[in-house]
Amino acid sequence: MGKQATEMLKGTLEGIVLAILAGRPAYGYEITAWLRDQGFSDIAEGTIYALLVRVEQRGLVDVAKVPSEKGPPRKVYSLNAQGREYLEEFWTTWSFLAERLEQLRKGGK
Amino acid sequence: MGKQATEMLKGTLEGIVLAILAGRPAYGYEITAWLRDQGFSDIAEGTIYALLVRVEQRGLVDVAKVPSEKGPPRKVYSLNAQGREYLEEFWTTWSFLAERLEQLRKGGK
DNA sequence: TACCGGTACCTAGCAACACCGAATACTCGA
DNA sequence: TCGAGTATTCGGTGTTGCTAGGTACCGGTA
Repeated sequence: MGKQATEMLKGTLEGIVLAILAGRPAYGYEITAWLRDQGFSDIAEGTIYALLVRVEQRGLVDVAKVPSEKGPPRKVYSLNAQGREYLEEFWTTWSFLAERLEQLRKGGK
Repeated sequence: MGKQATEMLKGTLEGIVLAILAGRPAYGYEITAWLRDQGFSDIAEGTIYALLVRVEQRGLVDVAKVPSEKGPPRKVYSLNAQGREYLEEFWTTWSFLAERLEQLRKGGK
């Protein structure tokens, strides 16, 4: 991916992570790995951890410390009610944006 | 719109403006008005002007100063070859992102 | 004339976010 | 013992959009 992606991810990455957590609880390392797997090849690890701290401080997720067999304990995040609400808003905003862009794309060709 | 939108616009707004310019040349004030019309209710004027300066400095657009009947002269921007190329990349990046998000949205429900 | 609103552009300072690079710490196999 | 994989944290940087002003030109109105 490129430099465009970096800027485009701003604000979107948060929604992506929350959407993942909406499906199932997960921890940072796992999320990073999954994202890389999905083609987000150069998402920095530090970015995900910082993001998780942020959403935790905003009270969108609950955290549980779970011991790991192969390394330091994991911090498993799960989306709570407030987070679900926030995610709904995210989808609304995203839809709005996606619609305008799709329109522009058609019109511009 | 909300604070989510502000962050989500980062990186995307540039593509939006370039996509507009791909359709027809335009000047800042006009673009701002059009965006407001399209529902981007709280995009600040200064934001657009700053963005236009940036894309000009990167050589993605050409500029022509055109006198106006009702105010200071307009700076009319038009997308050049390099800008068109850049816009193509933007659409590629956007498509990638939009696909992942659409998938997440389905899966998460 | 004086003033206001619409047109049109510009700028300095701020906050948020993703990235980079490095550090810490735990476990296991060579 | 040492490296590799697992797992998290942190300080500093660059880019971006927003805030909140300012400049300037024009027409109409009081």
